[in-house]
Amino acid sequence: MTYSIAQAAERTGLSVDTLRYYERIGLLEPPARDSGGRRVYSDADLTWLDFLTKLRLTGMPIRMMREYAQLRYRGVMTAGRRKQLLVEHRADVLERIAELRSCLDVLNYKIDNYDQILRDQAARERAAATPEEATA
Amino acid sequence: MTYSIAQAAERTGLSVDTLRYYERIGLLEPPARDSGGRRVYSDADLTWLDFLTKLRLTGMPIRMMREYAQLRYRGVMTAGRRKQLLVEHRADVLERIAELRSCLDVLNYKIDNYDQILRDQAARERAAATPEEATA
DNA sequence: GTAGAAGTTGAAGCGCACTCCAGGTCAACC
DNA sequence: GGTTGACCTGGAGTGCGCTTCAACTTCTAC
Repeated sequence: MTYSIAQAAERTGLSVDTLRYYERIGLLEPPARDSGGRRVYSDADLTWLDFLTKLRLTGMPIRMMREYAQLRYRGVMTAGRRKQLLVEHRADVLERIAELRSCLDVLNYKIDNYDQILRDQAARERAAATPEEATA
Repeated sequence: MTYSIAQAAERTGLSVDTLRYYERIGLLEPPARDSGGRRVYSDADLTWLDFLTKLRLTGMPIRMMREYAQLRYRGVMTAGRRKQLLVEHRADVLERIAELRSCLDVLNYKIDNYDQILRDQAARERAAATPEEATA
């Protein structure tokens, strides 16, 4: 299967502008062109773009993605370095998850606090509405 | 306890410039000033800054942090809305963690792949070093 | 054969969250 | 009382990751 840039954008969830941008900065090897000079993306291109998207989602900086891409072009002998990049990045992702979890604890604590405050407020309002009960 | 801007920066892990920036954009109520016009941060200021830092770490956009800050200035009657903001943001954080986990799976899969490739490479190198074994 | 949609290029622009700079004030120490 | 260093202000600059623009070409359908 082959895809126009619009189809590739649709399938990867990236914009056509981003596809051209990724090509320009060297994340993507220039795809084939049709007789009219238009880009023609292959399934392999899309697979690679999907993987890039995963890396982006995890916050890998573009310069690191570029290094990875360049190594890939240079073939199987760069597998060691590529693995190393991914292992390093995985450590970053794990750290990030741990960080988010710890912030989540704070968030939960705060939300519980607000629950308490709001319950107290509601109780005071009920008391104000039925003042005869207030001293009971 | 009170703190100079440098001490506040040190304790919160933010830069001096960022502290002034946060104040300028309304994340932080202008702290007290000493006789020479210098900022004097209180413990309450630092506590608030710590919380802001948590929110930033979880990727809350500054415009949302600002909304939260403005509500806080307006007092206890805004507790409901503030809780709502935190609850919404908590959902975002949970989603983000799930996303990272799913990317982590891809990362692990890729790394396993590289392990396999590298093992095969090593095996071929051993075979090349002792060719008489290659046919055994 | 002409309109309109989709594609091309190089370059400029944007939103975010800071970060840095120039030029000045103030307080503390020698 | 002179120097040093921390702090002040308003405003400009930065890096990242796109996004938009202008001007042009090409294909498709009527």
